[in-house]
Amino acid sequence: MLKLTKKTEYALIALSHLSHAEGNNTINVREISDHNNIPFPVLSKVLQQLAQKDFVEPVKGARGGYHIKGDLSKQNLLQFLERMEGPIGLVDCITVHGCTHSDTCVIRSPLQIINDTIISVFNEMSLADVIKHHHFAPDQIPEGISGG
Amino acid sequence: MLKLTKKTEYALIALSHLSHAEGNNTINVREISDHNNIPFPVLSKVLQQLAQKDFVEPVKGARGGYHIKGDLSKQNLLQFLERMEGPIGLVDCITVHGCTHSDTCVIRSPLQIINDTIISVFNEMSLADVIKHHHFAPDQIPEGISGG
DNA sequence: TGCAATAGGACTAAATAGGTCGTAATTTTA
DNA sequence: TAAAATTACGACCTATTTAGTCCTATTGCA
Repeated sequence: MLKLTKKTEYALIALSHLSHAEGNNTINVREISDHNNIPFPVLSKVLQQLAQKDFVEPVKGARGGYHIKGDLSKQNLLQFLERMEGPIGLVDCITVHGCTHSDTCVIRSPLQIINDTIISVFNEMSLADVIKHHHFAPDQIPEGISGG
Repeated sequence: MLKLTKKTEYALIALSHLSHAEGNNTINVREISDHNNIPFPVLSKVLQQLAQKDFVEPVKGARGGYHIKGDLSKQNLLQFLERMEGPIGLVDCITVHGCTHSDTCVIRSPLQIINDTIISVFNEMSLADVIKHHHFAPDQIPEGISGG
């Protein structure tokens, strides 16, 4: 249904929150969950996953928490989405291969093109672009944006 | 999770099948479901919905079925998807309005831009482009396609 | 030792997607 | 007119995914 999962949404919010910490200070899950109205245990798992995938670094024990790992402007949105949600495919046959409908399935090739286009959109955007509340200047707006 | 529903997939396959009928002849659901290995009752409902939304015209009774209504090259994919699946929004706050997280939610604006870009991709493609098994010539391939 | 924090498994609940069944209505054909 | 073929449509069931809860380690600081 062309929607990100809450997990991914929470992950972006958390990364954003962490990226605004003074000098990349450690911030704990409770603060992020309180500030953004996200259930603590859920956000907790999301951050564990972000840590497993090397987007953030955990600091255990009292006064622990998380901070951003690496340079978000060098990580692209596509890799992030694929690591959080798995491969992106509008229909199964794009990611799974093998059409269950017919040998001469007519929709696959065009959907593949649409899918590739979407992927390229994600590929051209860094994580930093997404989480840093970036406002595009008029001449920076990517082409073809309708505004709706 | 950035995937079309089966319903939409079936709808595209059905439109494709119908569009290949000689002289826009009527084709019944059974033929389409047999030919594409789609459960008959499911496809049946999909076509009823396509008829309600004016993409196809039903012909009742024996020897009845459906045929394409109007010119698919004049209908765009965006309208089709929105009519089949509802408004397209990567996260709820794009379609619903009103962020439940915080007043200063930092991810909405960039996600809005990504969303608009995706929408423009769908907007620039006609239904005919999708269902007619179109192969892009090398110089027609939309920019930025990675091929994965 | 006690508290504050992450780590992570097991479980439940809710939403969505996908599919089945039964029956009515309509139209052609014999 | 009866039978067969077909769409129309609602009620229901099931599987999967998504979202969230709970409990119990484990780690490290004070």
